[in-house]
Amino acid sequence: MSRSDLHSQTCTIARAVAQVGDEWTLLIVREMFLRTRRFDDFLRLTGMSSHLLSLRLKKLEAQGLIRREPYSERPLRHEYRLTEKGRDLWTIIIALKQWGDRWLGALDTPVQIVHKTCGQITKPQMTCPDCGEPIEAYNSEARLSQPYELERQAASPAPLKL
Amino acid sequence: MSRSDLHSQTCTIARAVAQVGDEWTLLIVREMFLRTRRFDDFLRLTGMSSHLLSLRLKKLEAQGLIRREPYSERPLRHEYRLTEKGRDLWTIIIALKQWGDRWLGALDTPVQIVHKTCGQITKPQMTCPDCGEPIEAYNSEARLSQPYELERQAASPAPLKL
DNA sequence: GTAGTCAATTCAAAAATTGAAGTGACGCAT
DNA sequence: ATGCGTCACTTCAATTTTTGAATTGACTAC
Repeated sequence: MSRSDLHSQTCTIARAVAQVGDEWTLLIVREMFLRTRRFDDFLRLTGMSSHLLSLRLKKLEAQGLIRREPYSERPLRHEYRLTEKGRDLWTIIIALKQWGDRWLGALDTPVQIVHKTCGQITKPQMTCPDCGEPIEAYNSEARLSQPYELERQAASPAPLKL
Repeated sequence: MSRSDLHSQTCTIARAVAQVGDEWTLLIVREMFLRTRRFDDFLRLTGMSSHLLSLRLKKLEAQGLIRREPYSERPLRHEYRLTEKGRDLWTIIIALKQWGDRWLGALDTPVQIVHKTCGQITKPQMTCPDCGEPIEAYNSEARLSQPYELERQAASPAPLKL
């Protein structure tokens, strides 16, 4: 199975991974949240090659995660902005940041998050909307839907028997 | 710049991406949270090639995200489990899941999360620990540290000037 | 008219991934 | 004790992706 087949999996995690689960795509999205919008700036600030950047921007646009908008006629030039679908990736980027800060971090984190609602510099955390308490690996458990469970059991046991 | 140079970036998001920001690594971690621990099961359930699985498991172990433990002497066999550092990736996987459910989902989500603290099937969300309110792209803002801001401004303006 | 900017595209070389086949240590049934 | 099966890999050639350098094209500024 190749990476591109992930798009057709039942699991929505796999499908999400197929859309944004690669190094440079994630870096591009990070830059979007840091207000980068132009080709050259993505190039400078991510360090990726222009060929790949071009490919990834096209892919992200095709997926509806970013939008290409002209910011100048004569010379016609475009900038890239997140769509709503793209902006919703925020949680993923922040989850990566929190993990990176905790496990790979230096003393001061290079990027801080300000909650405009309360004005505080904050470390967002996952909570359960039902009870308001934090939720993490230790106090949660995954439950598979019946169809997905069956699909997993049926997954080909290596060299398929005839 | 190659993907492996991401490890040396200042940004903790980039560093996190360098560790877990690729398709198959993310899928392996998903499986870990679904209680998969054996080589063959990862193979079956992710659809990746055994060569790459072997490579990725070694990398994850070297990074301290997983631990290899014998579950049988004679024949000596091992299983893979998340370390604390690895278990802390939970938020990232859940962020991917929520996004996938929302934007790529079918009618019923294949994986549900139960909050053991309150017993509810829940959709975890990011909140601000200071005020308890939800936090997302729309009500937050990123602030860069001085050193990181300077580093970014200095980032080579394409063909470097002499 | 020469240089510079921005947003790419082209192309060959290098690196990563796939997919099929093989290996080795063992357990089990005949 | 021979052959079959399981599990956890490894090997290797073919394919696909990515890199990195160079080039293009539409302009603007000097």
